[in-house]
Amino acid sequence: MATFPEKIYELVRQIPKGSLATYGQLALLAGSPRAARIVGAAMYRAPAGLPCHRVIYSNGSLCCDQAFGGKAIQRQMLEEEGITFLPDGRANLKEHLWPGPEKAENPERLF
DNA sequence: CCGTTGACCCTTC
DNA sequence: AGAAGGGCCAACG
Repeated sequence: MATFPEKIYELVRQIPKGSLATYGQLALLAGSPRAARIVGAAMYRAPAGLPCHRVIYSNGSLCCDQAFGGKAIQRQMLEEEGITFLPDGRANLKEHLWPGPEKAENPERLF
């Protein structure tokens, strides 16, 4: 059983270029819908080579300033990936959200 | 083993 | 509509 961060790394690594994922989504896919914080903590300890810049808030806003050295930096990187941004300054989650708007593949879910 | 912390998210004022 | 607070779960010391 891989640790939670391990799953998070795998999920983030599977995010295709030009797609965005939220901490809540990763936590949900990891198996803990409420463990969004752990995802963030894992990202903090995430090794290089991980496209953690594709992981943003559920709100569509980017993470704190300390990440990537500034929101502007992350925004720049996302734009390079082909991600579009809204006039509000938020990422266009409705256009690039991953894994998908209704893919919601549930392996077994609870119950 | 128990306590603290954390790149979050959601509800309420 | 904007701001504040609490809750949640897991890793780390």
